[in-house]
Amino acid sequence: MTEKVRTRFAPSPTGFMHIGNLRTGLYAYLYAKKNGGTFILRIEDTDRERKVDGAVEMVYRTLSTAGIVYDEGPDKDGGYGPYIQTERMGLYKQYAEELVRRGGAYYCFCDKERLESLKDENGVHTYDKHCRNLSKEEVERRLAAGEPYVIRQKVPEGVVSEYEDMVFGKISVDSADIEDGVLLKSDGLPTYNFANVVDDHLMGITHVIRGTEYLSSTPKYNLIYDAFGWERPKYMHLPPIMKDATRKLSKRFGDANFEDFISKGYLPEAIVNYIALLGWCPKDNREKMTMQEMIEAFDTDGISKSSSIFDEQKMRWLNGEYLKAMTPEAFYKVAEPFIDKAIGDAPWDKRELAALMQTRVDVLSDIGEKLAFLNEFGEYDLNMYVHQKMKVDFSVAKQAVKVAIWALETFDDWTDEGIKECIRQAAESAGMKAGQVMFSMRVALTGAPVTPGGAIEMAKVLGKQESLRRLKYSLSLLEAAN
RNA sequence: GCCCUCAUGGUCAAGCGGUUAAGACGUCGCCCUCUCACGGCGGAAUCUAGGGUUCGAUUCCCUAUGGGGGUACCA
Repeated sequence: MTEKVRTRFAPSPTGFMHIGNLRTGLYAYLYAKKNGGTFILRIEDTDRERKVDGAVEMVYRTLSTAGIVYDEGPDKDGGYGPYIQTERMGLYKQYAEELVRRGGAYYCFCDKERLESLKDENGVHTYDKHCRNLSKEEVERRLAAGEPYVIRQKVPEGVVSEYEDMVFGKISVDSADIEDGVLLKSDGLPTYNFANVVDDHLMGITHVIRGTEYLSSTPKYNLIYDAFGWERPKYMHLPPIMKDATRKLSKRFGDANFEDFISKGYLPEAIVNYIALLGWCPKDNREKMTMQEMIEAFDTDGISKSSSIFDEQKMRWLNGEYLKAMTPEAFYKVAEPFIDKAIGDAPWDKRELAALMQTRVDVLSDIGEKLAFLNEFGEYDLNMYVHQKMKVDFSVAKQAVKVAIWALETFDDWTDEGIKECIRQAAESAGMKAGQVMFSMRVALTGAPVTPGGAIEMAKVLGKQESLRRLKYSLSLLEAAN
């Protein structure tokens, strides 16, 4: 009965896509899918000044790795194309002219200077409707004379334009507060205000989902739909994502862009999951959700009206949850490039390292520093051997390292259990606590106060030979200290 | 200036006239423990202000304050 939902995402290809833009696309996608509708990608590339090479490809890549798949777009014709705005340039003029005929717009011949003179003391200028009531004859005469012109919206007077926003509720604006804005520029091209309305109508968009920057200009757009006799779409405006309390995420500052997070080692699913939660809360308050689960749970009710601040810390946490939930094989696969980067050509067992890393990193790029002990072993501060609770001091440490060396040289079961057992036995026969030996051994093996694992695990990754080498070196340091 | 809009802990947020005001991140403490991490347990921390309406306001209305957006031949 109800018409099929069609939503669109209309990014302008001006560089990387930041989290805020992506979230708008995500919501449009979720809403369409939730309602069994169609999600459309339209590229709004009319701003030649800001256009960036390769940015269109970036949009494709971002959406694809984010798992947001469009049903119609530049490379997926659904019969409503073209889907790239610059390719639609020819069709706006006729619509503008039709609007003039329908009484919803008019020709304006005012030049820049005149417009400039209309500015008030705040530098804000409102058009004085100078050409609004030009006679038909005069318009035709000046058109025929080739005078430059624009086509302006003829905003009805004395009306209140209102609509029901899906998240903000009733929005109403007095027509006195709406300017007779330019629809078609003197170069014959449309302004965004006009192109957007024509495109959405021609593409059969039923639900316009976009940022709040359009919340208060939507009544103006609705007046255009009305003048054409077109059906108005439903609107869902989304509050912005902020960098802090007063600043929006900004593209030029390189804030929070998707691509960066991916290369830092965030999982696309985690990023998407996190941003879905920025401004939306499912009924059951779940946090970790797959795309499918989000589609099912998505509802307009849960969308918040206030802006939210992007919190990378929480995204890190969520990413960590995803990482921990992976199978060891899956984790190894995503971690491998980062491990490679950390260890270079060194012969360490990457699977063992991955196993150590899985519960210890929230973001893959943390792997580098966690693995630093492998390549950076040299002189270190001996004070790290002193441990109150373990009752370890220099002499105990020295003794412990000797025991460890003896144990590793004597026993030969090179498995976690085997190493542990031999240390335990060696400690016992030396009259020491196993913990004291292991603590000291761990330090002696790594020269680091904090390591991604205990003595056993460290010995295991380093291998018997390297372990002994390091233990002996550490012993020499300890002996030299006294 | 004018117009639209928002306001719960540090952050994300639940709440939709009566609640000890959920939960999560972060933070702090404890437990586990050879450091770290994981895991477990616990703590601290929030309704912007002032007026109404009401028996009763975080919740409804108004105003103020603060934030965001718009006010372009940008999008």
